[in-house]
Amino acid sequence: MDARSVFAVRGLRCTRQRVVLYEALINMKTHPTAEELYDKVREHCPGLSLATVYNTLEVLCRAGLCRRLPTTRGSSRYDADTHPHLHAVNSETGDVVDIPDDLGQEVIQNLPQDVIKEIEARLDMSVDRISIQFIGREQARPLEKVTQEVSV
Amino acid sequence: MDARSVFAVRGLRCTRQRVVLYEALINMKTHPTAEELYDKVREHCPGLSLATVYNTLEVLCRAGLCRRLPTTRGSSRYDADTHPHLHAVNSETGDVVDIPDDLGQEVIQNLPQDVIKEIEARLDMSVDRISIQFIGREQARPLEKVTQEVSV
DNA sequence: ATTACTGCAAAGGCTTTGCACGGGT
DNA sequence: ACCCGTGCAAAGCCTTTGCAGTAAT
Repeated sequence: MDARSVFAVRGLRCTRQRVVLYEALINMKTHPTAEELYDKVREHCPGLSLATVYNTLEVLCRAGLCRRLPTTRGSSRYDADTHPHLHAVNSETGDVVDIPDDLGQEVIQNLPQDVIKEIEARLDMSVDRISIQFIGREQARPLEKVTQEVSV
Repeated sequence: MDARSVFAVRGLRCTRQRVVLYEALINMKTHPTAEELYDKVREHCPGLSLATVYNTLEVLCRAGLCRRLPTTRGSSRYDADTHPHLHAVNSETGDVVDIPDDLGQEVIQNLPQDVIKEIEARLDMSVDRISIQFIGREQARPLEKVTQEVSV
């Protein structure tokens, strides 16, 4: 399904800028900031404005075609892959990449559904989404020595 | 252990502002933004500056006494509870509260360690921390109808 | 006495907005 | 032809920083 059709389904106008931005975002393995995406796309779309990048990302998010990722500092990052998957965050650089899907699914399937229901009941909330990030650094330490802390 | 001792252990100077801010942060069940904390504490500490709130939060984070929570928009939020626990995020308001500890521990203990090791191996990273948020809204829908999506 | 912290105000990132023009339907 | 999207520049949040005075060790 090409960008034009995707936009049509959501009732979005199909402009050159939107197509280029959306396709670039889908094809990037990292989840770029608005500025990184801007730099990536500039060559294919001279005259493009950073404001348009922000506006477009906002439109895509509201249409459900992309997601703004939570970060602790600096610019927001964006991900046009809306299927359930997990992220690895490099705590030194802030870079975000996907967890390979087979592994991510295993983690997801091990979540205890009964506990989640109990969380909904006790907090009187409905859980729409569970967000999971693996936070760490490049270069593995010897695996035996890894101590993990689960939090936030 | 009082704030003075906690600071002493980390080699932090014990100032009136730091004590008041740290104690207020520990005692808040929500995880406030710098400005929310500022408002909360102003009465107990007239003349306090918002810049000091930011500076203090930064110092506490670097000393491992508090954590800046990732948000998708607006101000950062801070949590002085550093023991491993999970958060519920209200997607409408941005408010963040803790998941009851017994439930959080169950979720944490169900994480498949072998899969995590495999993630480290394949991404050539060391996982320091796994961050999990339950994202949803107030007011439970009937539990039978809940469909969940795991992601980000 | 020394050094670090605070408050203020100004500067700095990141993002949004107002408006006139041009492109999409 | 109509209306929305774009580009530009300005404004706006949120956060950090420079500096002079003050407090903590």
